[in-house]
Amino acid sequence: MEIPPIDARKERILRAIIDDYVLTALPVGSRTISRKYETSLSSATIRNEMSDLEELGYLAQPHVSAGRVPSPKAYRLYVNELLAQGGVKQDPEAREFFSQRVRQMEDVVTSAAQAISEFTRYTAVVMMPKQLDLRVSTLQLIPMPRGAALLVIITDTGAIRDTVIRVSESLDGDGLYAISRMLTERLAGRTLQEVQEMLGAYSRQIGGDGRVIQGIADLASQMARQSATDTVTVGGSHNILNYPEYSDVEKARAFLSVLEEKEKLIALLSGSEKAFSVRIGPEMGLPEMADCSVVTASYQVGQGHRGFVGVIGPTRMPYGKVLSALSGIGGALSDMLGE
Amino acid sequence: MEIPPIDARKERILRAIIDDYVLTALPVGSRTISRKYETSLSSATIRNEMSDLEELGYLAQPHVSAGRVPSPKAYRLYVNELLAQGGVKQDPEAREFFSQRVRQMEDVVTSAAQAISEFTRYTAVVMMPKQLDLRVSTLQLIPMPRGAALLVIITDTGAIRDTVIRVSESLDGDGLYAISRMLTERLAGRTLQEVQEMLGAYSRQIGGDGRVIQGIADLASQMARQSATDTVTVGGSHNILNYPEYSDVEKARAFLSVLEEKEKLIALLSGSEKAFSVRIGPEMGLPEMADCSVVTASYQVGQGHRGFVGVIGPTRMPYGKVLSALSGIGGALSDMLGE
DNA sequence: GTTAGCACTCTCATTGGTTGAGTGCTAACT
DNA sequence: AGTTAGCACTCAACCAATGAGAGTGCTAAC
Repeated sequence: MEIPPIDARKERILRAIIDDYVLTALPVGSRTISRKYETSLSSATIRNEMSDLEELGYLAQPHVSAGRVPSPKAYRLYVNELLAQGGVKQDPEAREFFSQRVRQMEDVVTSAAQAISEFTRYTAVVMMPKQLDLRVSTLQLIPMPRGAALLVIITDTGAIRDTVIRVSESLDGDGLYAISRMLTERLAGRTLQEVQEMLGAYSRQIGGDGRVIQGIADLASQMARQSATDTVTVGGSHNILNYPEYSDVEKARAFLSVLEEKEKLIALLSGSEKAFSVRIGPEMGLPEMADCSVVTASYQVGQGHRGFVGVIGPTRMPYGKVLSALSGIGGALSDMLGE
Repeated sequence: MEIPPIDARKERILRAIIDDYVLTALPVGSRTISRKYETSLSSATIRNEMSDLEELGYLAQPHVSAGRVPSPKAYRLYVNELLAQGGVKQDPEAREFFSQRVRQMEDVVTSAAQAISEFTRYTAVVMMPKQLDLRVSTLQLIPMPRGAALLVIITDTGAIRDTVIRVSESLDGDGLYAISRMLTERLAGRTLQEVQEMLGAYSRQIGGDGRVIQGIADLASQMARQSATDTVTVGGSHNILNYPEYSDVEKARAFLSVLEEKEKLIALLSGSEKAFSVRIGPEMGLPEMADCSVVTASYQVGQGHRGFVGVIGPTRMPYGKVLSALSGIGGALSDMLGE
């Protein structure tokens, strides 16, 4: 009647159970293991081992005459091994898949979220860390009908923002172009903060039209604000419907509404210091996420700043595959955005 | 035993049934009408009228002891009256709601889709018509690390595209800036097609680095291709889960997968010549959309070109409200994008 | 033309019985 | 001691039967 220790065979059986459960989402019975995985052992033996594994907290039974289901503790063991032995290797297929569909630098993040979700068939989350001290690269005014103009600011990191402002009706395309040139010449290389500060001084020289200055100041401050906070993008949120654990619409809705709360998402993603992180159900603390897992990989953007790509899905997840897919796409992102 | 004609009272009752059904999604019984809507009539009388309405094809019974459910024909009648009497008025609240959340001209369409879906709580679809003969307004090269540069093209309509290209390592920021200025000077005002044609001639003058020219040509051709096709954006697709008719996950998934087929969506949206259009379930021909309705309003972009904003939801829909919301947002869009 | 009354129908929820999967335990086997 | 066959036991899932409730259609009276 001693507490039975966990040995190699138990571990093999546990892994088999996890593998099967990940595949089918159905409780796994002793017969199944005996037939598909450990063919040299009888179901009775497996039953004994399973009983031990349950006592150790690695397995659970939905009810007495059902098979076993891996517990969070089991996944944790499995994942730890995965992370320990040899680490995570990049999935070149995932990387390629992603690289091929980035058409636009301006929305790499969106593309990444979409690529991850398409590739893994899970819900993807991509976090872009805040960037202070963005520097202006170009400033452009484009004529629009009826005394309006499109103001575009591009930073040295390739971030692009635009807005419509009102300008004097007497300004034609050439006039706007001249102003654009002058502004770009003077403001290029400055940080957004500096731009805001400097604008006051210029307002007289440009020709009395304070609205242009005001518009630039507004857009610059909007950009500064936006870039000073971590942002997060979700892709393929409805992939969750592919999984039987969310065949209940209420559950699916609850899941989706968590995705709307960006702050929570950022907290979930950015918790870890490591390159890879797997948080399994209850480990997250949030009761509404108790039967989800979050897998993340970090990527490098600029010196020291790290962003995260991740996947949210049911606890039952092929962690190995997901990790290497994320690693591949994270690697590609680092190359595109990193210093 | 004559075919009973449809009179004013029948119509009132029909409307009451529709109203109640839109609210509750439950078959409406004669008692309900007698108590909540036509308090001066007994349920028996209502029953007689309902029987007539059923014979006329305006009502249907899920089964013999259930209440009645409006048929597509009933909605059609209702909607036709709605459209005839006084037309659709813009909902200023919807308009305001939308206007306040357009921050970026570059993605008005996305903002519109999001605003519509948030405001109406249905799935929103926004179609942007193709635009031929886009003219280049600015062309900009921004230095990036390791012999790369970000190429940005902005058109006179405010469309912005960017891509990363490789450039000679010897080109620094100033060099790129000079090239940008030269290119903009020569190419501004040209159509994308012209730009592609002209590029060959310049390649020698710029300094032998064919990759820049090639990059611009590629991006221009990509833009031309993109802008020459109608594009469609979906917003709030998971709003569909709010409605009991999609409490079955399979149905919800089928619905969502229709939204992925952009060509079908475009066909659905752009069918009508009128300012407003309501297509009810079977009227669309697509069997997978048999119990959906599509409501659209058109908006003006440039001279003659029309785009569409729309909502897709269950046939049971408050058409009046949806129409005026779309009208409001469509109006705002026309003002922003129209000539 | 309207209404009360009543028989009728059909869904939905509940109950009880049956089936099948899967376990735990014991006793025999290696 | 570890492994296995065998068997009793448990419980979810399925099915049929039953009863309640909602709503109708029809008839006869107002």
